[in-house]
Amino acid sequence: MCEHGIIVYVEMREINPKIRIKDIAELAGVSEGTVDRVLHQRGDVSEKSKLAVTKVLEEMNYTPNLFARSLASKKQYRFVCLYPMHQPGEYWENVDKGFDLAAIDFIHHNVHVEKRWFNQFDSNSFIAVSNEVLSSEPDAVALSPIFREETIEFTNELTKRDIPFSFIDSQIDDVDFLTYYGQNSFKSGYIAAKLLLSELSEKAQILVIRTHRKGSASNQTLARNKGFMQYINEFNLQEKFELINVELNNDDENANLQTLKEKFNTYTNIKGAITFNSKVYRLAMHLAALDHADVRLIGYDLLEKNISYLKQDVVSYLIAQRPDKQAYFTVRDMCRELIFKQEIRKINYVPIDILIKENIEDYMYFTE
Amino acid sequence: MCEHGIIVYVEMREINPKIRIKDIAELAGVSEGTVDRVLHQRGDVSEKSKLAVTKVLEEMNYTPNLFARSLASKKQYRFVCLYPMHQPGEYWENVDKGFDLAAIDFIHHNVHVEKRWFNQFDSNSFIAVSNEVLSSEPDAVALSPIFREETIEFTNELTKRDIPFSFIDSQIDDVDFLTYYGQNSFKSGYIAAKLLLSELSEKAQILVIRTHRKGSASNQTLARNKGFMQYINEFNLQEKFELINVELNNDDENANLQTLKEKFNTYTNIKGAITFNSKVYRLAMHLAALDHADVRLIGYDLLEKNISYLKQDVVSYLIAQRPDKQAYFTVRDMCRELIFKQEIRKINYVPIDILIKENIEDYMYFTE
DNA sequence: CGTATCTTCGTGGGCGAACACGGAGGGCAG
DNA sequence: CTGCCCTCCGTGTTCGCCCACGAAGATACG
Repeated sequence: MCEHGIIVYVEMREINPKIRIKDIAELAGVSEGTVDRVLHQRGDVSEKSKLAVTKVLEEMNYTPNLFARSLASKKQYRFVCLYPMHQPGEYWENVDKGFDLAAIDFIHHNVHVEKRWFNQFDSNSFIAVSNEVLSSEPDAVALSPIFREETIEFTNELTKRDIPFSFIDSQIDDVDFLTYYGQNSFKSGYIAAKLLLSELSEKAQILVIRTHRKGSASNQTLARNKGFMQYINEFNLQEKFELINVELNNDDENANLQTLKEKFNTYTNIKGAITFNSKVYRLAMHLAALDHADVRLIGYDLLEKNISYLKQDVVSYLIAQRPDKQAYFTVRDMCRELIFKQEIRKINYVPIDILIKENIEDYMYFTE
Repeated sequence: MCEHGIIVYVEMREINPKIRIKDIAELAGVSEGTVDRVLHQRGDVSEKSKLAVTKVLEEMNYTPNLFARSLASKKQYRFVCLYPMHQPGEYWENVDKGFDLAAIDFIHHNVHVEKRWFNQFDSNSFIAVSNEVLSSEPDAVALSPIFREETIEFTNELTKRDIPFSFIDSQIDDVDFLTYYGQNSFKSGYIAAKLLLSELSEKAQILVIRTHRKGSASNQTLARNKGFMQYINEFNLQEKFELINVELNNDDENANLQTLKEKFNTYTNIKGAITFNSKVYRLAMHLAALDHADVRLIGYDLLEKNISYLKQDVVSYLIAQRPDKQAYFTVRDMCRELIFKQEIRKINYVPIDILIKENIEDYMYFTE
């Protein structure tokens, strides 16, 4: 009977990894409880039993049934997600969606995803919310490090309390985070330059839009800018393309329109324009109003308005970075680390997706 | 006690959808068994009870714990996947990976994924394998319809036996399939034309490579070709670009090299080249050998060799279609349909991904 | 040699759902 | 009134795993 059991399981090994704790116990000549103690390193096991179990575990290539595990376990997990509050249609809304989806997907593993927002233009708001998060004692934290110093202070506190945390969208190198999901901004700036400039065969002027965040400019846009410049330097295009810096602001669109109008009066050979933040739609809007739709436009992120201008051929390229996946995978990896005890990768650069009028539709469709 | 229960669950509704059958039963004033009968439409329930249960189900927004369900269910599922046998490094290897991953992910839902291969150059091989599949009585079949007529015969037989089937990679419209995952080939041909031609500012000759499959040319490549031509016609580029058709074959690389050499002797202004199948590496190889690396090259699919030439800047663009996801999602949707009883979408066009030297790395990295 | 203490380990109940089994109650014929 | 069938529905077992409880064996000490 016992021999028969062994034969069956050895046969099944390649085909079917459905080995149960019960089987392991039987093969090792111990009880299920002992196997469980070994599996969870809960002690109270003799060296001899432990060895026997470990050996069989190895041989049988045991993988636990994670569903049964979560079903039986009464441990609850709270993952807090900390990122900027936002309006509908903004970049962070896609992050929202990713967290929401993860919340549904992992709820039966006893995971509760809690979203917390702060004002990205006010570091005090971040400090306040992060303190609340701290005192609520979460099991893990996902956050977007908008404010460098304040984030470091927060994550140091988390480290002190043994609460793992993950970065999303951009990272801070000096602290010990669990995962990072985000785009390689430098590269994406380089690619933007390539896409925008390689099709301009003659000398031209290029508008480079900058928007000031109150306080500091974001890491993201700075790095993109650097990547952009790298391309120009690498191919010695300083002569061919004259870069015109334009400062826009977040509130006053009339002023922005005026600013752009002046630029077009001053410079008469403007053939391209780029924004390094997600608001290329604003530029598109003004250029359409000023009757300069022939200017090649490139920008970032799949906001609804951006997509609309892409479809209308006002924007030539959008560079996307799957923010929903970033959020989703961040939560998934927390599960893998804390619940499933699986290997995870620390640094995760998401693809730099190149979207044009012709492929945007299937792209959006596929990701629902 | 009962009231207390109600209050708790109503409170939890927004936050926590962890409503159990037991709760539903209690609220509806019936037993768990009755709820179960209603849920599975297994009959033997009075109109009154059924109504009560349905009402509570609705109100509580009940979603079953799919893990607990699979754990308890002893029903086993066999999904057979039918597609071309292949060498390492070929397109179909990525499909393999997707099926393998799905096999692991869904094994604890009692799903067994079985891969079957046929010779894509021999329709008899397909007929033989498909007959074997039929007699093995699978619960669902995923297949790539390489041979149109033979596939229709097969799927008709499947329909007769109430076995659902899904298409992958390309589809056949006239039969009633469960899902289709694949690229919109016409569009991807159109995009290829745009990418290849829009950067060529002067008159040029373009090599259009064709490879004959024994028997018929594939749907895929034909549609891509059509899309390509559509772009040229739409922008009246017939004058600007002279298309040179080149016929290559699958076996004799020396002959192919010779053929290309002759073309370059005959035509002296060749500036671009495209293949509509996945073997652009072959073209890249020959062009490198003939010292024509300046020719802009575009091709399809992320074979290792293709990627290598992309990284070396011999190939300018690769257009990709996530074959692994196609396979994975096909199996996932079978689970959703047959096991989870969830809504699925029939036609699923996968994104037309545009890869260049600069974004290929993060793309590959992200999908492991 | 009996008893107390510690280490090691087996057993049983429960997680949420599926499903088989059989019991309760009503209707109807004998 | 008894016996039988039919409709409706509650109960109990099972899936693989977790974990609390407490039993058995080993060791120490009076």
